[in-house]
Amino acid sequence: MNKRVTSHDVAKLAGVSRGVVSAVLNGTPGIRVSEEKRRDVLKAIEELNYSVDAQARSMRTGKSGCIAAYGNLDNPFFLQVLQGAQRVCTERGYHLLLYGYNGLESKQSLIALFNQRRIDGLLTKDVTGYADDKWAAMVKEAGLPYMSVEGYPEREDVPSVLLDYGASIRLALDELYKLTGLPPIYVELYNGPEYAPNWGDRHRLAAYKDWMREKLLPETVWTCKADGEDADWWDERLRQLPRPSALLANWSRGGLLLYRSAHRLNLRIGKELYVMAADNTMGANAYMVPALSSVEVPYLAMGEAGAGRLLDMIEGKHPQASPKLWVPATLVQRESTPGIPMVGG
Amino acid sequence: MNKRVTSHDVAKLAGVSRGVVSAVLNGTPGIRVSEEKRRDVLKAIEELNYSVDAQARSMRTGKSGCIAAYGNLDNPFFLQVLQGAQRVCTERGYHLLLYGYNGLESKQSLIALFNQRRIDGLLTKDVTGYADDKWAAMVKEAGLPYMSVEGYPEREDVPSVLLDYGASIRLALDELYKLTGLPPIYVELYNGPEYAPNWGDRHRLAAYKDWMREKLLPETVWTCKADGEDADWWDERLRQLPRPSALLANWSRGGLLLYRSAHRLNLRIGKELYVMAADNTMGANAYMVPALSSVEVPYLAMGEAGAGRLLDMIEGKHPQASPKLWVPATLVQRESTPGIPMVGG
DNA sequence: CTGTTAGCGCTTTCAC
DNA sequence: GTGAAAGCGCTAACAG
Repeated sequence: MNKRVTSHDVAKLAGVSRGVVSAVLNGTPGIRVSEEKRRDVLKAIEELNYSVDAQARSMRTGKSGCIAAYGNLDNPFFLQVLQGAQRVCTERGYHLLLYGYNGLESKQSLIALFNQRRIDGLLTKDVTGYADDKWAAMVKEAGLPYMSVEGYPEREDVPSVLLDYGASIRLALDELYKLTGLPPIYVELYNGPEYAPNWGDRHRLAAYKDWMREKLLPETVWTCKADGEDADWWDERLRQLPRPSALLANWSRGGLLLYRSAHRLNLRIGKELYVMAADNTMGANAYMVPALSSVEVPYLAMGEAGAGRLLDMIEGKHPQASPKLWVPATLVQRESTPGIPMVGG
Repeated sequence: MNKRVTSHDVAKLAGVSRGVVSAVLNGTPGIRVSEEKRRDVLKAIEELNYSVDAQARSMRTGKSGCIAAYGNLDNPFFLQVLQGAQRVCTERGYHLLLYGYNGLESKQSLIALFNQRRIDGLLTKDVTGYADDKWAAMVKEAGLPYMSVEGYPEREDVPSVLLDYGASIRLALDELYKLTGLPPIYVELYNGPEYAPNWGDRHRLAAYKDWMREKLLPETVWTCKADGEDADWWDERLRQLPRPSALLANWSRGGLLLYRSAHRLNLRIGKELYVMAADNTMGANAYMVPALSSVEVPYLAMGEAGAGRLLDMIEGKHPQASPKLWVPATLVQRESTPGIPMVGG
């Protein structure tokens, strides 16, 4: 049985007391240790191949050095949020615990994690516009440092990082109009049996209407269920469209349905029909033929920003003026809209 | 300042000693506690809203209750592995720490994590056929329980869960041939400037050749660089093809290049050209128009299996006969191959 | 400025 | 069967 190497062993070998070892390791402020001893300590650590016991340290300090990320593991974009969060954690010496929808009351158990001192804070990736007042209250009561990505747009007291949907639609329309000179048709998909747009989609639609009014262009909105493709409905609409026409879909899935209809009608996207999507939820825009232009949510940046702010909260750093952080979408021009030759790659 | 509720407080309130509290919480074997006291303890825990301190427990037991998952956070399929691993961890009371390629020697630091007692084991998602003897040696020396997903196919001493590539190709060919009656052409993409197929692709190609020989069909293999699309090359080949023809691409990207060429030539996939892919690396097969049939790697199942085995190792459970676990691919029939009406959804 | 020491909260062994 | 007590390895407060 090999006993673990402890700071005690290091101290003995280096001929100092354990406090000094700790001080060297943590750079404890307000405790000076001579250059010579510091070297001795470092040498002893090297020699014994010593590692601090993270559990023991955490127990002593009451900080786990971990945050939890929670989100829908079926959603590929969650991975980008994770990537951003992970990067920030590594930079700042934290560790990222991963949790996902697993059934039941798993969100509850995240608060338990905090009570168990397993995490110092929590980052959740929520669906756009998500808000759960009961949950927010529980978090607050537990005193759990918390940050949401894409949730709680309307609760000024809950910290979150959000996409500016209005701005993203304006960005898309500006570009589409500049490229085609055509009045864009807005294709609005929705989930579920009833038309019940979420927060993001309400803002998108409003932005479309405002923009069109501003430009004195005629609004055209097609509203359609996302699931259960009604091929005839789409084909009929596309058939009646002047050629060329420009369309902006609130979701990339709308782009897909347009592609399918165009495929049936033998209409050529990017030539007779210009299409742009206001998101890239499927993650497939680049792989569609022709590739689908879109404004995309910068999930990675949101993950970074979210984790960064969360760690600031945990460390009690300079509290932000507002707990809300708004980030802009990114326009990605592909083949489904008339191309302007790129300059310089 | 609110002091933390400890097992001491619980013991006091329940009128028992701390050992009993611990025994109730952990169901310690070989320590019986009367039903009455057990209830008292549970009541006290409830009343005081007590949670065990995970750090303190870990420190005492020397087990962190965490495993680390490491992989390429740019790869959407890693998320499926994570999902599988996460599910198993939750089931078995473990926690999953996430790490990713972050630059530098980050893999080294995973071993440090173990030395710091932050993790009890490690699961890595490697690229197909990956093997790094130096790393394997370091892991072994550290005594770190380790499991790779898709790595070390040829090292019998390194535990990993692997896809049977040969079987996946045979599955695809069987289906394609059954549907079309045509001798499938094999389209083999490769990365990098030189043709240097990896372990998986060598097995795939060999399986194709064997299968064709077995069926006494003429082999046709198109070999092509994955990056830098040579449109003329593709168009020329497709032009000369009899209609209809059947093609199997080793990567879904090959499917994409076929689609693009077909698009240029106005050839209809699923009618004049039947295409199947032997993977779904881009994650876009279902979104292509028409949707691309493929055999897919069951990453979620691999994550589950990998994590499960890893936890078994950690807990010293029934050591497996072989550290290798082979899983079969899944055939997903879509529109790019002639459809057989599905029965019962 | 350096070294000693008292716990952090838990589990488990050991007497009773 | 129950209760006391000995640490796990670390850090921070406090003497020297």
